[in-house]
Amino acid sequence: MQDLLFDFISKYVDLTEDEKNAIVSLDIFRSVKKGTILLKEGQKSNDGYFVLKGCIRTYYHIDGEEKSTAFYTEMEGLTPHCVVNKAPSEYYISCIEDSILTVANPEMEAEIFNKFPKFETVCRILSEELLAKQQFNFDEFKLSSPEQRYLSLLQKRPDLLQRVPQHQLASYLGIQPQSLSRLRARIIEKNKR
Amino acid sequence: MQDLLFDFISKYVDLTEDEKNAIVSLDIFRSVKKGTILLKEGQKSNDGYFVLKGCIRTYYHIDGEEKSTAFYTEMEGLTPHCVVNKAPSEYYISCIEDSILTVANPEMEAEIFNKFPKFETVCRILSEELLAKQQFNFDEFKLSSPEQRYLSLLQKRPDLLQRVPQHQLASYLGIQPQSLSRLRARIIEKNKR
DNA sequence: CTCGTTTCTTAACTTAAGTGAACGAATTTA
DNA sequence: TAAATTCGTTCACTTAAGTTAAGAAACGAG
Repeated sequence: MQDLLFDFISKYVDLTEDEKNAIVSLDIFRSVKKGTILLKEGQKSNDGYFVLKGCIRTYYHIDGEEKSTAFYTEMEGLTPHCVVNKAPSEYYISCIEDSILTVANPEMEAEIFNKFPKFETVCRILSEELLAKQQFNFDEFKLSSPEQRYLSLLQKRPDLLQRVPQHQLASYLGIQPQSLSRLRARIIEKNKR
Repeated sequence: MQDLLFDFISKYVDLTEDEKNAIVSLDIFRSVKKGTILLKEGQKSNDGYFVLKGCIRTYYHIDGEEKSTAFYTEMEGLTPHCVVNKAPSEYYISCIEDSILTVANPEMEAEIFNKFPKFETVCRILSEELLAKQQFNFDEFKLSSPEQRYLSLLQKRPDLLQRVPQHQLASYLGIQPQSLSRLRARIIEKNKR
């Protein structure tokens, strides 16, 4: 199970047995059941998550409705906003499927960075890469219509359409569930003609 | 001028004279005129930018139109997508005002990280912070209407409304210039009643 | 200062998303 | 397994954004 993590890291740096053991000894691996809420609105936390298996989502409670904004699947990580700004969380994080995660806080990271500086390099490169990709995704979102965003999701993350309930995907696409339903019907209609 | 950078870095770590000199000797400070294009679509580049003074923007050429998606002002930095994915750039970067920037590539960074590891720590923390904030901004964007996004921009970055032509702000808000104009008229009308 | 271009606004019309409600299907839970 | 809840679709209606076009205002180059 932890090999999933080591395989992923090995794309960036080679790990010695010592280093692997240091990570294992941090006891960061967690198995969580579908539906588990990892973080609640208003709560303070220092934990960041990395998904080894399964899927977690972030969502907001607005006017009594859940609005999902992001989904994290295999080999994707999330540092909640509240960890960075040291304020109560604006959103919830929950598990969509039974999942295996790593959970770590900045203190644990500091400890391991101290012992093995190359981990810090990996983390720096990873977050710089993610930041550039995230900016590019944001650009694409701004430049396209709901229909284009749906079609692009269909291309890029077809798995999400299977794993995630449609009404949660709607807010992820920036629209209402009814609009997503209508938009899908429109696309099917177009393809028939 | 370079004190702008050192003041900014000093929020994260203290710098010795040695370290400051090492940065200065990299010769990364650039003064650029308004209108200068720093990166073109299709071009490959390894340069990242950090704005000490002025404003730069990223934009796409779509159907012969410029679509602006991001603006970077004082103490904001940008690593273009093409630096990360080693592919030709999908977008342009240009200067909106006469600006003072730092321009650096990964090799230069590696050099300084090697000499002074604490720079790598600063960069890691900065990009992790930015990533979490960026994700939060993206969430807000998805959850709000064009009108709400405009009002929120008015609150959070009122300077942009002064510095940036309105038709460039439109695509930044994910809408057409005419819609932004209409939307503003609507808001003024509401406030009158 | 003037001419030409760019930028902003307005208007009329089209298209699509938001909203509220209803209904059947699917899923959960008691 | 039955009842209850959640989920997805559809419909009618409202509201706002996209589109096309035209004209006024601001700006910039020569």
